[in-house]
Order: sequence, then C-alpha cells, then structure tokens
Amino acid sequence: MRGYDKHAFEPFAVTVDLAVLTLRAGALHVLLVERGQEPYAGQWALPGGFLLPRESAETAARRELAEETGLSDVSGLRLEQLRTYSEPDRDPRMRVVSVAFTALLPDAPEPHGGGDAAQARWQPYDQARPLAFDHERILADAHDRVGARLEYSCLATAFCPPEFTLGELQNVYETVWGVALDRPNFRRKVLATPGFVEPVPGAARLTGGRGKPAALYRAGTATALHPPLLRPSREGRPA
Amino acid sequence: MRGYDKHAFEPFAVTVDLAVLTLRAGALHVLLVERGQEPYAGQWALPGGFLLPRESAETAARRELAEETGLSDVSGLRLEQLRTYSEPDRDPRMRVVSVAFTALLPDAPEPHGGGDAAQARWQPYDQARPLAFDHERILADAHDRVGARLEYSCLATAFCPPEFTLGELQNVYETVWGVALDRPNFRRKVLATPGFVEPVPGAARLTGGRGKPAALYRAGTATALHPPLLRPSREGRPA
DNA sequence: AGTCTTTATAGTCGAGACGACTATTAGTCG
DNA sequence: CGACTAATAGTCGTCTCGACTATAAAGACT
Repeated sequence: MRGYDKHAFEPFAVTVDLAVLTLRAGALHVLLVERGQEPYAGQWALPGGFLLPRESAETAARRELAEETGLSDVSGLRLEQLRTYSEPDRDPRMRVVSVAFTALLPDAPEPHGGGDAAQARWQPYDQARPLAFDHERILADAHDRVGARLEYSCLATAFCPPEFTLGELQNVYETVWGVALDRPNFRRKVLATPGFVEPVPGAARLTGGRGKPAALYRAGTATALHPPLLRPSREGRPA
Repeated sequence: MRGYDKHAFEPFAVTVDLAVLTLRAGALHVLLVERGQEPYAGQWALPGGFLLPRESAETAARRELAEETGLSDVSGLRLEQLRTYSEPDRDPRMRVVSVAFTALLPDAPEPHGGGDAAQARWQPYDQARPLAFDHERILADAHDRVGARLEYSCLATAFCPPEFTLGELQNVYETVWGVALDRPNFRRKVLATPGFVEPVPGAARLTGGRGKPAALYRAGTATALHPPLLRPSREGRPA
C-alpha cells in the first residue's frame, strides 16, 4: 500500500435511506416508495436520496422523507441512525455510500409520492419484498435494531399516539417481537419502571370498542429502561 | 426544494475513523496518532483516513489501522460500526463524511507511526484530549457504546487474551464502567450464563503475582448475553 | 517456620423480580 | 338481562441478585 498519494481521495456519492415503521391494524408496516428513475425504476424501495452540499445526514433524511412521501413534521419524528452501508457495488450506477436511519410513527398518515418517487405507501412488513438495492438487508437490520431497543429504551412510546393505553403499548411489543405477553405482568412491569409512562390525571379513558375502558398514559421523561424489559427468553438458543 | 435537478449529487470525501480501546495496567487506553499533515498537523487524532475507490468502510478501517499504527491481524480484530458523522463543517478542508468504528484489543502491542501518522501510541482514556476534528465526540460515543454493549453482549472477552481468569474479565467491566463489582457475585453470574465463558480443561492456572492461582477460561460460543449483566443501578437518576 | 496479605472460590441469606395464574370490574353487544 | 370482552387487582412459588461470611492457596515479611 505504500506509494499511493496520501492526499488522493475518491469522491463518493452519499445518500440516506429511511426505514420508517408504524403499526396499522395491529401489524407492522414499513414506508415504501416506488422508484420513478433508473436504476430499479418501477420497483419498490426505502425512501431516501442524495445529500445536498451543506446538509447533515439527518437533515437530508428529513428532507427526503418530506419530498418523497409528504410526511413532514410528524409530531416530533425521531430519527435514529442505524448504520452506514458502503459495499462497493451496492448501487449499479456508481459508488454510493448510504447512511441508513430508522424512525417510528404512531398513527399512519397516508403518504403520497413526490420527487423521485412515483408513489409512496405503507406496506405490511412481511410483504415488503422484493426491494431495490440492498434495501431488504437495511430493512431487516432496522427491524432487529428496533426489536432490541424496545428492551432497553422507552422507544415503544414512539409507536403510540401522545396518549395511549397500556394495551396499545403492549401491542407494540407483541407486534415487533412477534410474541404474546402476559397482560397483568406487562402492566406491573411498565408501571414499576419510573419515568416510562405517567398517567393522564383527568380520569381519562378511551374505548376502542368492547371491554372495560382503559386508563390513559403519556410517555414519561425517561429515555432508558432500568431494568430492561426483556423479551421472553429464547432459552437454550444461544444467539 | 422543488426545481433542483433530481440527479444532481454532490461528491463527498468519505473517511473512516477508529476508536481502538485496550486495557493497560488496569486503565482504559485509546490508540491515537499524531497527525503529520494539515489540517491539525502535530495534533493527536484517532487513526483513520480516506476510503479507496473499491473498498468498503470496514476494509478501509483495517487498512488504515495497519498503515498508521502497524497493528494488523491482531488475533481476530473485531471492528464494530459506531455511527457516521456528517456535519458539514467537521473538516475545514472540504466536505467529509466519516464512518466511525470501535474495536477492542486484549494485550497492547506497541504501535508505530506510518502513512499520514507521524507517530502512534496508546494514551490513557482520561488524558486523550484535545483531539483533532470532532474526534473527542467520536471517542466519547465509542466509550458509551462499549459500556452499553458490555451489558448485553459477550464483548468483554474481546478485551482479554485468548485464555483469561475471571478476575481479568471482571477488570474489564470495572475499568470501562468505572465501578467496583462484587467478585463472588460476578463469578456466579458469568458462570451461570451459558456460552459466555468455558473453562480450560487442562487444570490450567496462572499467577500474575500474589494470591491463589485462578482457573483459566476461554471465550464461549455465545455472542449475546441472556439475561444481561447490568451495571449497578443508577437508581433515581433517569437517564 | 510462622504469620500476614492477597486473590480465588464456596456458600448463605433475605429482599425483590418474574412467570403463571385466578378473580374482579366495567364496559359493549345481542 | 346475560354473554362476551378487555382492563385491572391480586396471589404464589421460583429464581435472581446484592450483601456478606468463610475457606483455600499462593507470595511476602520477620
């Protein structure tokens, strides 16, 4: 490796990709766009695009989300950086390095295409294939990350509207993890964690339909869960 | 934002930066290089450099580590992507997007400068300031990440030589977390976690000096810790 | 030698968390 | 009104965890 010019550097294109997840009708959905341009024109992909000259990756992610899907300023949308994908041939046009983000939304406003996207829509997570580029891998990584972060952080409330019932919060865990949780135990655990949720004092209640009305809660001030809310043990199955 | 050319993209320089940590004399150390080139010539920085045209970020990270510090093929060096730093003005020369990695080493071979690095050395973590660019922030992020991953993964064994005592493993936790742990309880917990460590059968032992010889262990096959080994609760201090 | 110090390892004990489960309450639906 | 549904309350045995004590095996000191 000696002898190459130490100051030489290759220019790369830098993009962002977004794995935006939400819950609709009790199922995990992901925001997809139909590509309007080559390569992969007509195929579905994660929203995203090139960084502008003076943008940070997070700024670019918010801009592309707004441009391609019409989702903007969605009640404090929290983006979390997932990782960066830099394999040399991940884009057939040229060398592209992509910074991937995850985001979670409570309600699901309908997106609409724009910019490079012919159209945009929520797609059930299980049916989000095939995807352009290496976006299937990015989406799978995002799912793993969100599942893991539910254990140790208060992230689950980001899937819920500003005021929610403990049943709705439990649905988040069950849907993302794909397991059933015991309701009384979940309740005990959540309420025993200081700062996770706080009750809405106005004796509020909400009826989705049948059954006893549930008390409403708001997201608490904590961001980390101590102790964590571990998913049911996959005993004997070393990860 | 309408009206800009959808295919326009700005070329960026892409670099990698490495936060390589090790334990020396019971203290956390980080691998630093003295910059030989402007900007920040003569100042200390994390090792790293530009991606070559057909390199992935991880490949570039291993190459730069070898070039700048002479550390190569260090018994299965495991790099983990930390995050990507893309603020527009983080490099005074031009627009540079940097993919940061963390790595952990057991023993600490002495590094030697090379490439862009005038010299390289292990520096105690507490005294690793000031650093060039935004490397202080990257280093702090790396420390946070490693501390968190010790709880949920078997990462701690990466700080240890191939065969180690439980006391050495405990030192990793105590040094990174900056807390003292109860030795019998630590032992009980580690041995109760299947796949974390496995005893070296050959009645092996090792004496660093005084005291009863300790049994030797090897890293197990597990990569995740279930249940996690939580650090002492910061009760009442919501994170 | 004999004792002290140091480190590893074994074991004990009580508080609390957790999983599985049952019971009660408060609504809607037919 | 009862059947059904979902939320909430409570119970109970097991297991974990932190704090602590005790023992074992080495070097250091006198």
